[in-house]
Amino acid sequence: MVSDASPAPAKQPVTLREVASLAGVSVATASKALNGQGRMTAETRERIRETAQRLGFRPNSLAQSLLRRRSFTVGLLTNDTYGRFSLPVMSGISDALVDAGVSVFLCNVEDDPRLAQLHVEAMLDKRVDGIIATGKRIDRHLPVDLANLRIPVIYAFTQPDPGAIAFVSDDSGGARLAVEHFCRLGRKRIAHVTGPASFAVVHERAQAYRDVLTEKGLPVMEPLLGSWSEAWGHEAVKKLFDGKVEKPDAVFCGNDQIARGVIDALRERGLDVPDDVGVIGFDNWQIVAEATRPPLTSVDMNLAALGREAGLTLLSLVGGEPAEPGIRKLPCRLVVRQSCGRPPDG
Amino acid sequence: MVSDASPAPAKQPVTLREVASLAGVSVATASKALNGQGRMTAETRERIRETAQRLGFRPNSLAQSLLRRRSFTVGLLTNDTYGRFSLPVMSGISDALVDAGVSVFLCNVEDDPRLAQLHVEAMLDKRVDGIIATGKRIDRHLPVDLANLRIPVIYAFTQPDPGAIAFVSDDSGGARLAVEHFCRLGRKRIAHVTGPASFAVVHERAQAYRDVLTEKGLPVMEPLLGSWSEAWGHEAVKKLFDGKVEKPDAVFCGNDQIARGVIDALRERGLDVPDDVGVIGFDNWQIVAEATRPPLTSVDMNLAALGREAGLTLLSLVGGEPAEPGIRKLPCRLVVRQSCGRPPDG
DNA sequence: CTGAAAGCGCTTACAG
DNA sequence: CTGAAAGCGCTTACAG
Repeated sequence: MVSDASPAPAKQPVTLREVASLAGVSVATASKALNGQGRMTAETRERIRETAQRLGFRPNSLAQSLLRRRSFTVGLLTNDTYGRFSLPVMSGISDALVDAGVSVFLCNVEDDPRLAQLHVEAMLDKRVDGIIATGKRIDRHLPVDLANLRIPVIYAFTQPDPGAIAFVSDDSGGARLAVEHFCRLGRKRIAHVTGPASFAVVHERAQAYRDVLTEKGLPVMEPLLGSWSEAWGHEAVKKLFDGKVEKPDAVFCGNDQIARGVIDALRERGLDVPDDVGVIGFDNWQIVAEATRPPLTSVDMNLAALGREAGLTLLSLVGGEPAEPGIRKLPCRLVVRQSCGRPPDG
Repeated sequence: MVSDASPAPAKQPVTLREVASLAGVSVATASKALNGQGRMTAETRERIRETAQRLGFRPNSLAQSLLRRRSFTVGLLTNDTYGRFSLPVMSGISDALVDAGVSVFLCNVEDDPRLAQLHVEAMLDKRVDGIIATGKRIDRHLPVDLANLRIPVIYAFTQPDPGAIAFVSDDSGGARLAVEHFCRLGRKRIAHVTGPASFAVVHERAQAYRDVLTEKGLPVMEPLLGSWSEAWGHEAVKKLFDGKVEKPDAVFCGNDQIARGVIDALRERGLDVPDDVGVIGFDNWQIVAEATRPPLTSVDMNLAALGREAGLTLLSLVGGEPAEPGIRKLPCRLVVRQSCGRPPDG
């Protein structure tokens, strides 16, 4: 068989003009028929609809956006594409937006101001309806200025510009959740092992830890600051237990990796978790929390819900509704597994 | 000070018409001046450029795209937003595209055919120049049909349609890398502990494992299939070592979590890694590999590079260049840490 | 009830 | 060397 010499024609999408022409009406009428606007006989409208359907007509969004001054598109700026924090946030944002028929441009800006600026300009050129900025920690700014942009901007899990709207986790509340849970379980000597002093949340959570213990009249042990790693968890156990008379019966950890290190180290020195020592982590990083022996109780920052809120708020802003500026702290929740122990009477 | 009663006017972006009018030329001339087209006095061109610059003029991409029939936008379809496999792939894709001034729509389709169809239609309506499909495993299709789309489609780390272009990891080659490395180190009894039979890569890697051992004249132990978890790693160590006379001196694991479980279990029964038993993982999940004691040698699938290739290929397709259909297997690499041991003479 | 006209913001032949 | 015109694909007053 001889192959066709002419190249396959680049199938152009069918236009409203073709629909109108085949239905024997003007493009104006066709447009109105398909959009449910204007008045015409039900019969005409139906005929146009059928024609459009038959041709597989889909309106060109570019043309519509040009006219409507609304692109049903938003930009999502992040410096944490690889990270496990921005992921659930982004996922929540997407969910909220997809339901409204809004598409999202993903822009990974790393920590490069030039790249960030480029992305913002590209998004503006493409007439996004709004921008959401998200990051890997709530005490750092993205490397770009998003103030005075002429389109709405929402910050989610990243440090906002002054006067902007931001959604962040309530770390203080999250820490309270953990420490109060230990108190309820009857633990008396609760230690805190956490990350480096350069993180604002380290201080926020440590303060909440102190506050709860003070309120309950329990001894406050100085929080141990280190890195966010398993290795630091191991090391911290040495500091807490080696040659001490008063040993902790509970450890509240700043993240799940530290908690995992603590639990492994406790097991290696023959201490039972949770019977001898209860452990609670932070982040509820499922794959780690569930692989820990025993499975790890952990504070969950509800990041997907946070992203969802951010998305919905952006949509309402784009829709012209007003919103109070300010930072909104969304509550954490405690996911109880087996590492913290059961109530004394449970 | 009395606040201004009139609301801040929604700052409309400045248009070419305003630039032209201020520069005292027609929009046609202004357009040509800014695009380096047409011929005019250097002076006129410069004056127009300055005016545009001064007003902060940026052309409306929607209008340009409508005319050019090219939106400099592509769609990225994934069913693995949360996952650690598609992340590096997506990151590599983004990098390749951003350099070319192309923006990407992120579409998370989970495993929902309706949602996927919706996303594809939205992308088509928005006139994306092409689509990249990516997933969490290379033996599963996304829940949507991307054949005959009138725009180019590339598959990256997911099962492609027949006749399409796809980039996947060379799992067989990756497994060879690991097993051959053990052989070079003088290991004689190499076991293989991997995931469930429902994954194609499990069989592909197991076959490579058998092939290498057969080539080297070493004993082949039947691969142990289980789940992709640490717990399975623990269990597998029992099966390999409990009451056996001929114990392995090396274990090649199907992923890093299994490897971590294996290493922890070996330590707990007093066996030294790597002196008594060498261990190699798969995936090179950095945060796990580095926290393992000792740090884990692992096969890296080079997913970011894979994504980059996919992005570049899509761009060339969009640019009208031809490309051979087919599945392209990209090589893995072995990242050597401490769990596999040193050469006997090393 | 339906269509011609104007227009969204830009670009590209085509005149002059 | 510069501008008027036509057009990308659509929508929305405005006529008739």
